[in-house]
Amino acid sequence: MSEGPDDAVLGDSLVRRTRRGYVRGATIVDVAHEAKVSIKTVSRVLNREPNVSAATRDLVLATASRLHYTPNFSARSLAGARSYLLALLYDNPSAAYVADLQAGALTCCRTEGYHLIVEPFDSASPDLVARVMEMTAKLRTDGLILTPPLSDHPALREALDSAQVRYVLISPNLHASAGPSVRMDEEAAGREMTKLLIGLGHRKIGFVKGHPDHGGSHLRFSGYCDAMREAGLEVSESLVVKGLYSFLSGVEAGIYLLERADRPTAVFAANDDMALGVMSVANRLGLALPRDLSVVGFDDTPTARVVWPQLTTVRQPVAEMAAAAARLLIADPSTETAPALVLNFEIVIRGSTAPAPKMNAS
Amino acid sequence: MSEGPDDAVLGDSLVRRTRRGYVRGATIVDVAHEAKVSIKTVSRVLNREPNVSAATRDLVLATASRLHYTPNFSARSLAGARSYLLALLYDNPSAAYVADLQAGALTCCRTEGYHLIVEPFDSASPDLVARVMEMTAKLRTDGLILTPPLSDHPALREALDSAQVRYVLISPNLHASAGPSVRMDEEAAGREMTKLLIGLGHRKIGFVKGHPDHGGSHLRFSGYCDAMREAGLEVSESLVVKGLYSFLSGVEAGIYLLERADRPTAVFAANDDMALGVMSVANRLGLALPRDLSVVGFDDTPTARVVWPQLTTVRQPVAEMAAAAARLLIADPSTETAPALVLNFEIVIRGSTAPAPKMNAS
DNA sequence: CGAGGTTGTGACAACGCTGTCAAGCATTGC
DNA sequence: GCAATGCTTGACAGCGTTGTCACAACCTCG
Repeated sequence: MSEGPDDAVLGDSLVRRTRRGYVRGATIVDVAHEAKVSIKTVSRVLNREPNVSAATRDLVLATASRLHYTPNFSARSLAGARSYLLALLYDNPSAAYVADLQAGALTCCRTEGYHLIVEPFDSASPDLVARVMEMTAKLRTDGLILTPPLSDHPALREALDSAQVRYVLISPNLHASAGPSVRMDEEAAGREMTKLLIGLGHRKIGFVKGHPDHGGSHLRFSGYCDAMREAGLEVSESLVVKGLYSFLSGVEAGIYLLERADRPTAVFAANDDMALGVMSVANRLGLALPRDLSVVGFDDTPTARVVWPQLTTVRQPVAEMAAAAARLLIADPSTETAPALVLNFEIVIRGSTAPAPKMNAS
Repeated sequence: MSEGPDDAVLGDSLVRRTRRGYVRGATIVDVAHEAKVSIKTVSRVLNREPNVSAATRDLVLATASRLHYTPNFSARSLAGARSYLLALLYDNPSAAYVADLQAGALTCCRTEGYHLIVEPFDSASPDLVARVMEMTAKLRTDGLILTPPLSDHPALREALDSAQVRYVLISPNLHASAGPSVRMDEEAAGREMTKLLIGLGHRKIGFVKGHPDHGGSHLRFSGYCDAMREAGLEVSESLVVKGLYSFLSGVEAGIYLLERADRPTAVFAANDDMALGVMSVANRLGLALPRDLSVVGFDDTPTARVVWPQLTTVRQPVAEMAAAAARLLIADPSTETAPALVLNFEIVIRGSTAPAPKMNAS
């Protein structure tokens, strides 16, 4: 009845008999057979290779869509050079940050027919490099997206380079190191935010530093220092306090900065979580925000919109950064350039900032 | 010099010549050759198949680890029945929720040698089913983890069933529908939380309902009603207000509930975001929390710890649920049972709850 | 009008692994 | 002692695709 010994069309969909039982879904062989061309020609059409006549292409395309053909991913990556797989490596500094990166990378993967594997790694683990290399050997991913703090791991980069594994670094700290990366100008953002506060009349502006090992910490602080100096304001010891990017460290910083008479009229925290810590201390001390104290953060985490008053902060184009990284990895590797993209930040002004209170000379 | 025509050992690592140039990494052929056994035996050892002598197993294992052999993922899934790939499908109701699920699924994948693909889908899209089916055909995943609201999509489940694609539902709404699922007893949680408030002396307890289409909404409310009824308290119209699980809808609900003289002394919001909305209204109205008003939420989002006072809420074992789902998918499919697991919730008492204020009879 | 491209197409051999089947060998039962 | 059984192993044929190469048909140009 049917042509091949093992083929039969049931209703709308092709069902083939294999040694492992019935399997739904057409293969490239079915399409080639139906369209009366070779498998290779079907492959050419699907991969947009040149040198296929328009008529053949249309025929193949029509046949493929009629059979609901979907190329098998494993076969493709086994036979070919590409795996259509990108991996996002992270070490969970912040779930929201990773989620944003992931979403951004996915938008790009979607349009390009790629898929995204997510892989958490412990950046402190001694066998980090071995584990990552094992993963790439196993999965043959077309590229890795390294997020902070993984983007600042020299040994890892070295291993990747020597194994010729493609990767893009998100917001690496080390300027000197070349290599493909996507970042934001954190220093400029720190400067602009500080200028905003100065513009509101603030003179005593506290700063809560971020985790010394994490991305952007130094740059954000350095931007703050620049702006202060430029405005002729002193960056005194009593205004700058260390933090660890955590809410709790923000609370401690807040206590240090605010529990005294000559407290600053504004506090710039190097991330939102710490800014919220400062705000909670202010609340406890009975300070009215933003009248008695302005607080600003950095990152625009979801939480920034969910407190009262809502937090003025810097929005990093996180998703865009990941999308750009994915695009770089998917793009033709023949372009030998290893670009270092710099995307624009955005200052989001909300309710936590107000003009400085009038000199209540203490 | 070397044995095979195309093999050579360079330093510590095997380098093979293929038609596409030099490729790092040993294959199963190399291991078999080195150990002087057949490929199939190596395969057997690596897949823990029975009927391999201890001596042979040890030899193969030693050889494999000496050569740093890592089985190729694509070849495995192409040749065999398993793909070592799980997919997490979501429609982003909340980034933190998805991140938790992802982390939980990953802990399980790690130990089992599986990898996780993340795939966002628009649950409202008319071709959702087609897209998901295409994805499974392409990737041949060993199983899907469906998260709300995707876990309540009858057409999708039907298509998956008929294509014999394995899946586990996370927190499905519909009780009636059988099928493998992992959930939490949301009704009991709603009841317990309400009882907690009643135990603190509250009598007028407001409730902010969740999005009518999303998971748990009805169950949480129903638990609240149960507890109220049980305590002989009336669930009056003026105490219950609709919400959409968003911060903004919480603000609106807060305005409705609190801007009047006979306001409740406690508010139970069906999720944390709305609880925070209510809190922000309370702040604006000059109510002191928790003295004048107790507020409780549901979900224990990161934000719950980051506001002042910190929010009393219900912790869902989100990560554990995803880990359990992954375990079900990875487990031997021969077990025909389609279990519906129910995990325990936890009530997290923080600063936003206090005994009811003394009758300020208005 | 013939040499030398260019374009369109197909045959065939990988890719690295697992499933099937059969064979070799040791062990057991009668 | 010999068939029946179980354990261990290997040969071989795929899995569904892409890369290489070959070849025919069609141009282009002197």
